[in-house]
Amino acid sequence: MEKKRWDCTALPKGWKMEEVTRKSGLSAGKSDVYYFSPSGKKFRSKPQLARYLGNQMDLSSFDFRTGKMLMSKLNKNRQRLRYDNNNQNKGKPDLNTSLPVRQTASIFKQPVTKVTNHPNNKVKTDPQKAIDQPRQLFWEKKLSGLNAYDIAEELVKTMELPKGLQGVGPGCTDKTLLSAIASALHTSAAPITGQLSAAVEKNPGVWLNTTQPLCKAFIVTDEDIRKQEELVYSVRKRLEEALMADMLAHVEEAANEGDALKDEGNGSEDMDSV
DNA sequence: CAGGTCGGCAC
DNA sequence: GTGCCGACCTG
Repeated sequence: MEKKRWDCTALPKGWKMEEVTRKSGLSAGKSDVYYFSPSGKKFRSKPQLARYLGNQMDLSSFDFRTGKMLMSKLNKNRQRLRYDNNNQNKGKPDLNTSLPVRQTASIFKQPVTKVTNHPNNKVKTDPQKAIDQPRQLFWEKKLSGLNAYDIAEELVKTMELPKGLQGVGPGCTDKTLLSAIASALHTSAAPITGQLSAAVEKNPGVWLNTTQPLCKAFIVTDEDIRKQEELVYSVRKRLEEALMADMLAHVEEAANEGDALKDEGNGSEDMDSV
């Protein structure tokens, strides 16, 4: 019988997978899953796979058996957020939008309020802290491998960036570039110009402007704007339809218990930028 | 000897 | 139960 091998979309292009069912012995009926690298090397376990491409890819949410990235695994591995532990958000999707990077650095001095009986004690604020959040150089690289998934845990197709946008720095892929720009738009009110200094390309470690994403300076053309408007329009249309369908569904089950949030709207807020 | 297959330990 | 890998089997 001919063996079926199919593409594993969760892995880089060219990776294939295969499921073999055991035909005899005590474990007959059990199945083994194998992966094949683009070069044809066979992998028979997740650790083995991780050893091979662990450095270039995060497999913590990768389900070896199905070959897909599983949402349910994401939360288990990542440190649980406080509100999540409190059981207050039970059953609801994780809507936390904070970046998956360290938000504090305890070696830096932080404002402290001393509580005493004296009413004239003031809360000391440190305006410097808000603007000067310490960050690692190239911290955006931590965003690589993060993806959006729809309700069926299928990978949502990533957004396309205009051709004129180019990354800066070691190993900056299109995906990290997208994440970096999206983060920059969310975390700062300042205009995004990209890295204006040409020296950045020669030695990014020295010349990187840390207030800007890992992105070369760019020009936004009328064509870009028009395309983006079209995109926003079509996404809003889809959102409208989804919300309408959702509403109708709710009318039918009106008598039923509380409903989980649908995720249709997620990500759409990024559309009106760039 | 290489690669496919199943047993069985460890978690 | 089941993921993982040793080791057996077969060509």
